[in-house]
Amino acid sequence: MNSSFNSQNLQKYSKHNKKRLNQEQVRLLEASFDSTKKLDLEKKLQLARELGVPPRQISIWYQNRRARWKNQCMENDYNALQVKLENALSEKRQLEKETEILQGELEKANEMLIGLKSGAQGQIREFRLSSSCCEDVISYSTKWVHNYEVNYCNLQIDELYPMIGVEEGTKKCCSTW
Amino acid sequence: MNSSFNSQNLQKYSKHNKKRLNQEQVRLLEASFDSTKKLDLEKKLQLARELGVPPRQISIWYQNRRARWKNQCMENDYNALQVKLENALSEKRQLEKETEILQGELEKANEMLIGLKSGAQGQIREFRLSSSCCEDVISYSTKWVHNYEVNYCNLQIDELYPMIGVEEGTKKCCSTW
DNA sequence: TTGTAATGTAATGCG
DNA sequence: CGCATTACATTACT
Repeated sequence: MNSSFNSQNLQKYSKHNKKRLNQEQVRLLEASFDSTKKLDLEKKLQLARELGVPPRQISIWYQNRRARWKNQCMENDYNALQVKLENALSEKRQLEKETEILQGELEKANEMLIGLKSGAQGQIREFRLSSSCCEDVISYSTKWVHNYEVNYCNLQIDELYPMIGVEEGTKKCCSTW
Repeated sequence: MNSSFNSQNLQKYSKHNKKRLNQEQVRLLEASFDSTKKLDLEKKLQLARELGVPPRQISIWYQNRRARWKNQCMENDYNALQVKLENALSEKRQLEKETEILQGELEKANEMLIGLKSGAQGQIREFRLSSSCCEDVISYSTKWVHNYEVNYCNLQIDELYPMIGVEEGTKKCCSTW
């Protein structure tokens, strides 16, 4: 883009007035600023000599540059905060899903216990609850139900058949029972 | 409202300062800015007359004031974001606690079910799940005992009846049990 | 072309 | 010096 090096950097940005630093001067100042944000007297005089501008202007440039730098940091902080919030919200949603599932499972467990208590003891073959999001429960139930990988949320009724002793070949609710 | 020319404001800051608006001037400009962020020609000339400064300076002051305004908004956004993050993290912690409790309760329930299955089927009399954070589970269970309305995640509760040997008779479909 | 929002830069003054 | 402010200048938009 800027292939041509116009030696008129000086008047490039100055119609009538203005002591604007040209590109080369800015480049050197930026390089200096990268190494140290602080400007000691020695450096100031050296830069003034090299760039051909009064030391006073070097100081001013550094001060303004520091202010700009501070704003940039602020901006970065803001973005970092935004990412953090994003992550926190995402994790929160995940946890909400998790608790919902756990409550459902707990509810089901309670239902079963109450069902058992209210009179129908003795006929239980095998049934098991499994969790899709809580490892210890999963491993627990895996131990119990050998190779059945049951995801509660997607728990289809036919996946439960083997757990309660129904032989295969029977499908769908009410069809062949 | 422009009561008079207080010569006191002038020397409050700097003795020979041509730039820098005095307090009264700033006060009026701020008041004007409060009402409208935009400066139409009429207002500009009016303010210039009232404050005794060239219209050009009024324009510039407004431009810079708008820039400052924007930064202030940024600052507010940043703070709001910080509060949001704070809340999200707090809620996340709460949910973590909750899931931990629920996992514990679920495990307890599973142990009870295993215990029942593995032999001591006739002995259940009293069991309680110590629920400290989800009373609705208990109430749901109770609800299940009296009416058979509860379902969860595709699994109809009456589909569970045969699993635990409940023979209440007719429920929804499957009236041939 | 004029105006101005937006952005950047130079400079000033005060604490 | 740090900080806020003043004063332009440039660019893009409309």
